[in-house]
Amino acid sequence: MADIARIAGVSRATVSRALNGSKLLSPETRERIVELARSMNYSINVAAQNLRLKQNRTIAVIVPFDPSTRQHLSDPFFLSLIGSIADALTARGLEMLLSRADVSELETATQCVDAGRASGIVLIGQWHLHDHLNELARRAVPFVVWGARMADQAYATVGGDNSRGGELATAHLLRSGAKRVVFLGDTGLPEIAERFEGYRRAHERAGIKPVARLRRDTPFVQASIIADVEDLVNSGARFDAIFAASDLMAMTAISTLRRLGRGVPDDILVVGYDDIPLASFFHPALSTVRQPIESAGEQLVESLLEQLAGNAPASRQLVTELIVRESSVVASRTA
Amino acid sequence: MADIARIAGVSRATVSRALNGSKLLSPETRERIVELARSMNYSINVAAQNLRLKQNRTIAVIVPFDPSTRQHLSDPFFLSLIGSIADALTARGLEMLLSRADVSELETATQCVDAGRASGIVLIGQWHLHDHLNELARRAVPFVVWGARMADQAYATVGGDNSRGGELATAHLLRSGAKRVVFLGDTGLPEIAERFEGYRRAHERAGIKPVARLRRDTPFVQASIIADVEDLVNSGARFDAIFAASDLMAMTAISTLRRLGRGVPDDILVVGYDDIPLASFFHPALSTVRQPIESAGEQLVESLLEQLAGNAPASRQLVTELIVRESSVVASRTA
DNA sequence: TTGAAAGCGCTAACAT
DNA sequence: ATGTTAGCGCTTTCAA
Repeated sequence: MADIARIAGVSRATVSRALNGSKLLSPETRERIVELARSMNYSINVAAQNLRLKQNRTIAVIVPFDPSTRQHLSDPFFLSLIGSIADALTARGLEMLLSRADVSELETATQCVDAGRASGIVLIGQWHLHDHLNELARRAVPFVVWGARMADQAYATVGGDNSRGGELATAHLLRSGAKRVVFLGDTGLPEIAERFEGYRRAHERAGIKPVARLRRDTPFVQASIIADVEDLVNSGARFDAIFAASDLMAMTAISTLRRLGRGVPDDILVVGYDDIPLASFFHPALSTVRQPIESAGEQLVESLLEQLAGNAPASRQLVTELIVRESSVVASRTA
Repeated sequence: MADIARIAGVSRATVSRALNGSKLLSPETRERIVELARSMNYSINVAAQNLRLKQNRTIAVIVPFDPSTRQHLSDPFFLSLIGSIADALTARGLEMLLSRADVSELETATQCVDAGRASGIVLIGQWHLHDHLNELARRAVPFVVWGARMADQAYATVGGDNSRGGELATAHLLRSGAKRVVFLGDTGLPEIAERFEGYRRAHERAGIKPVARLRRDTPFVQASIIADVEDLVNSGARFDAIFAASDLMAMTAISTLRRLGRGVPDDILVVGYDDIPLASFFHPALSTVRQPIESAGEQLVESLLEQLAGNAPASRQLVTELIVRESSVVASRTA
């Protein structure tokens, strides 16, 4: 900038004003300086500008990972969610700082904000962090989390109505004639726990007692899903349907069942969760509980911006609907 | 930091030294200051630090989008690639700035670097930008692109051997008895063009003349894929195999074929490209050309870091292998 | 071992 | 309409 000022024969202040479109300059000077800057391929140093302005147009998006599984970022739903947030942020001219963090050292995450790297945080998934998160909220760090709404939460969440989703899926299965529905998913996670609560409620309303051993606390790891389904089949457990906590789980389960000689939906009905883009192209087309991925990004960002504008953290719940396709329909259309 | 200095009864310089682990302090003073800083929940302001140090630990990852289709970030392969890059960056203690940019205004992308936001760029996909990219390279902006190696490129690319991949897939199809292989993919993109070149070469080597009208310049848009496959079937075009430029395309095609009464692999053989995680769980399990997604992120980052260290841009090619599963094998194991 | 002072690139009072 | 000056939060000579 100093260079530009020198070459243009003006002060740095004038250059700054020109570049920021101030009204206090003669249009021709401004024009001339802007032109010069462009020709020199100059752009304002954002770090310095932010330092001076104490502002910041970047949002940190943090994907926690469990140090024990240490699995890579791979679930298509979370990946799509990131894409959706990126779109929402880009649309608003905000930048996105993406990082992964060990859940056990969530404190590090906060640093983004404390260190002035970002002005707010979007946390993908609340995992087992509920208490930590409440504490974080007390420290007035602006953040939203994708997850389940909890009774005593001091922070904002955006997510579907998991308990309703679980109930819709299970009720549909029960209505289709299933009597023994497997639940696949780690109920240690709040979202999944709520889906299980829906599962339980659907049984209650249908007057059917759920079979305890058909509840599997399967983590989001391919190998575990396969192992659990194999165990279910090989142990001779009787079941006629599966409600899986994610589409990826459902697809893995279907594929495993098929390998073991069980057909879906002919022998076993299956419903997944999320409605990832591939769900409708799967065979059989996957019945699932839809989480509106595009609006998810929008809502997360909106909720965060509200907080940044000084409002109290407000949670948002997204519409949750059952999408019935082939995997849960008995007289399957496809041969 | 001034606060800490005051409370600790030392100068800001001392605090700075303590926090950076300088050897010039007595261990106990350092200890005391570090402790105090922690208790105050203080972290160094990175913007200021970077400004002063003229350094920068962040890398911009840019996903170009075509303003005409304006489609959201959704292809599982690209999404996984982003995940992979995020992992590689995190492992090296680097930060990732993710953004989308209109291909027509790639200049804006450069700003990340010019403005000191990031010290290098990873570009996901080279699209139609080859010439722009060469020019960019001449301006000595450190960047790598995920894509095809071109004859006259002045910049670094990381990618598979697309031409070999195309040949492997096509040769496999031809060897399996296919005579009329559809090519699905937009050859306007360098990567796809190379895959098509492999398709051509495989035919040549097999002494089979490819059927011109079976080449479809299908863009990466769900609706177009479906439309093209429908057209293929309805127009009465004869074909017995499809080589699709991505797994998503292949899956969409298979699903569409099935809807129209054509079975895969019984009536039509299909091979995809990428080997996304879901490919093996698809039904029929998808034969495909594997792009090693985990090492992709690693290599992109390594290549960029090399440039940042002052070396000339060097491209890297990843191993490309054919994975034969069920969708291209005639006597399918599954009923 | 510590402090004083200068300066990274920018903006905004304040002065002219 | 433009320039002068101070200062954002940090690091680092240089001096003590």
